[in-house]
Amino acid sequence: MFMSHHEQMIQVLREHGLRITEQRRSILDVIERSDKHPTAEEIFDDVRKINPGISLATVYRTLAMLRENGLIEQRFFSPEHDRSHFELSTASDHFHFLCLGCGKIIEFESADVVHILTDQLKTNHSVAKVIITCVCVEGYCAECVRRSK
Amino acid sequence: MFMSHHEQMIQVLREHGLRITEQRRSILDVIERSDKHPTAEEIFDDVRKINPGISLATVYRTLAMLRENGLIEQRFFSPEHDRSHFELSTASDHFHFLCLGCGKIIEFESADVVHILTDQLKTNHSVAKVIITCVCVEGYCAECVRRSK
DNA sequence: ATGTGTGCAAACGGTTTGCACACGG
DNA sequence: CCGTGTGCAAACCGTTTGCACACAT
Repeated sequence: MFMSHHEQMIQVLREHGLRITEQRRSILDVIERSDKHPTAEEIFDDVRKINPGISLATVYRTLAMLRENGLIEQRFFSPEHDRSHFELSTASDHFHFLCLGCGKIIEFESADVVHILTDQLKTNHSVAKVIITCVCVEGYCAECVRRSK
Repeated sequence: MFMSHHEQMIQVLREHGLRITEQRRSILDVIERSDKHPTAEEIFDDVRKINPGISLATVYRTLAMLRENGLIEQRFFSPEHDRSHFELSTASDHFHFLCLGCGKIIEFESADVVHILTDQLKTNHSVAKVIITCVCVEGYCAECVRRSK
């Protein structure tokens, strides 16, 4: 029988003995539906449209819980890394490019980069285990450069 | 005539019309001498040993100023990116590996990674200008893995 | 019925800022 | 002497937490 991705995630929580609340469902829902990589505050604002009584504390607590259960990941995009963005966990590693002109985020895969970094660290720098946590690339997309002329 | 790196940096500030104060000299000095990548708080503590009257606000203001003048760079290492680390600007791009076991930071260069990321974005994702701001790699160094057995 | 999850408000921690004084040029 | 830089304390802002109540199980 078919189970939507949303229900699959809910199932993970259930299996970990966690309770399925209206708040948790709606937070997950907002992250799933988002086409950006929203911050906690943005998630809060969106969830409030559906569930006006929710508190920001619950959003933060739920985000931490979802992260501990591997359902979402935390990212840093802004030049100053001053706030966290969230997105659903995906099977494949991918990186993010932030356009400083329009704020657009372009996701891209690069298995090569992972291999090169890992190999280099293991062979030249006596590193045993490698976890790549963050590759932040910024710049300007073609559109923004064209527009600025 | 020879000019030390410290004096070269001071010279840059002078050329930008900035004043050379005892505080600025000692903050630069601490960053130059540091073998780590200190946080603002760590720089503050070190500078206070020489210049006990200095305030944390001055450290932050000076760090911002040094950054604007290209003399130092801001980095993020901790898994949560919750505080900034600082280091002198260097000619060559380099990345950082953080050992989650002992906290050691290993610096390494990787021109390949820069090229691959840049090429991929330009050819496949219509990106015009690429600035790589952060490659954070974490894991465990050989020593820590050996020790834990 | 039990205890996990929530809302509220206060706390936290790194960083920034307004203001009056200090000092480099 | 003029105006930039500093110290102090308070503000800021994203995030966390203590507490009493609510609700999923």
